[in-house]
Amino acid sequence: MLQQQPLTGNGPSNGRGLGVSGHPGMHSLNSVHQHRSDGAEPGLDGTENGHETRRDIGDILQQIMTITDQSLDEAQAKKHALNCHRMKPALFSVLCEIKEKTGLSMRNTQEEEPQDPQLVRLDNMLLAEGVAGPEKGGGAAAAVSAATSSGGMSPDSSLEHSDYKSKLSQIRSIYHTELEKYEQACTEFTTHVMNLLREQSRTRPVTPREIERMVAIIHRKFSSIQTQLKQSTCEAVMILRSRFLDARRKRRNFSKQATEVLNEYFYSHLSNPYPSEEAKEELAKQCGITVSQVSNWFGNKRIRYKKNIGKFQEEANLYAMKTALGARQGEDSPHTPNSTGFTSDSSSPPQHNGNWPGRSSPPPSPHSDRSDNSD
DNA sequence: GATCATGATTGAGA
DNA sequence: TCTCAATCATGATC
Repeated sequence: MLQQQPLTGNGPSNGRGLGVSGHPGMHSLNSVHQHRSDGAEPGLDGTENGHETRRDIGDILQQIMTITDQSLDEAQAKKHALNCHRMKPALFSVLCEIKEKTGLSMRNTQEEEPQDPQLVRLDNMLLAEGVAGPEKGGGAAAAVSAATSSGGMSPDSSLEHSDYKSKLSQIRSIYHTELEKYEQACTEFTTHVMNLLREQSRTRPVTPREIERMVAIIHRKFSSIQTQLKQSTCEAVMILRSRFLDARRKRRNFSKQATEVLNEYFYSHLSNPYPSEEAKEELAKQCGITVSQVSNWFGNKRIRYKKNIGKFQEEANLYAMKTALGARQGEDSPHTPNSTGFTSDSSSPPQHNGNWPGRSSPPPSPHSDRSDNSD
C-alpha cells in the first residue's frame, strides 16, 4: 500500500571523512557530484566551481528556510524551483544520511502497544449487550429474561420488551452511525497525511516506516475518540438496563390468576400460613413468579390480614367456599379443580384470630406442609 | 390529584 | 435465615 519513494542514489554514507561544513553527511555531496553524468567538476575543492557549489548550497538552504514565510503561490513556485535545482539530489542524499543516523534513536520507540484493557472491557460489554457485533438481540434477550425471572410476566411485559428493544436498537443505530463516521474520518485523514508525506518525500526523505508510524499515531488518536464513544454508549445501555430491570420502579401487580392461587393457599392454610420451601417453589411455578416473591407475598398477606381481619373475612369465606367446592368436586371426578395442588386444612370457613405462632414459639414445623395437615 | 392497594425493601429480633 | 413490622414506591381507581 505504501509506495516506496524515490530514494535511489541516496544511500547511507560509507562513514569515511567529513563533509565541507564539517557535517558528517556532507561528504555525500562530494560523492554525488563525483558521479555526475554531465562530467562537470564537482567543486568543493577551493576552485571557482567549488565556490559556485557553496553558493548553490547556501541558496537552496536559504530557500528552504524561508519557504514557510511565503505565500502559498510563492511557496508553490519555490517548491518547483527547488525540485528542479541541480543541487537537489545531493541535498536529498545528505538529508537521507542524517535521517539514517537520527532515525536509530526512534526505532525502539514504536513497539506494539498492548491493547487497552479498558477498551477490551467496553468492547466485551457492547458485544454482550448486543450493541456491537451482529444484531441478534442477545443483550436485549438477556435483559428481558433477567427481568422476567425476577418478576411476574404480566400481559404488558411484552410491551416493555419491545420498548426496551426499540430503545436498545436506537442506541445501537446511533453507535454504529458514529462509529462509521469516525472510521471514515480516520481513513480520510490518514489518506490525506499519507499523500502529504508522499508529496514531502520529493524534497525530503520519508521512509515507509515513518509513514507507518504516522498512520499508527493517527489511528491511536481516533481510537481514543472511539473509546469515548464506546464509554458513553455503555453508560446509555446501563441506564436503560437499570430502568428496565429496577423492579421497584416498575412494580407490576401479579396476575389475577397468580393472586388467586396464592390466596387459595393462604386461606386454606389459614391456621398456619407458612408454606414450606417446596410449597413456595410449587406456588412460584404456578404463579410464574419467584420464590422470594412468594415469600414477600405471604409476609405481606399475614401482616395485613392480622392487622385487619374484619376486612379480609369476606375474602376468607369466599376462598374457603371455593376450596370446599373444589374438594367435593375432586371426590366426584379424577380432576381436582384445586389448582394449587396442595392439600387443604380448611374445608370450612376460616376461623383465625390472627395470632399465628411467631419466631419466639415456632409451630411444630412452620415451614412444612406436614403441620398444615395436622391441624 | 387524592386515596387505596400492593409488591418490594429494610432493620430488628429470634 | 426467616419472620415481623414499618416503610417506600408504584399501580389502580375514583
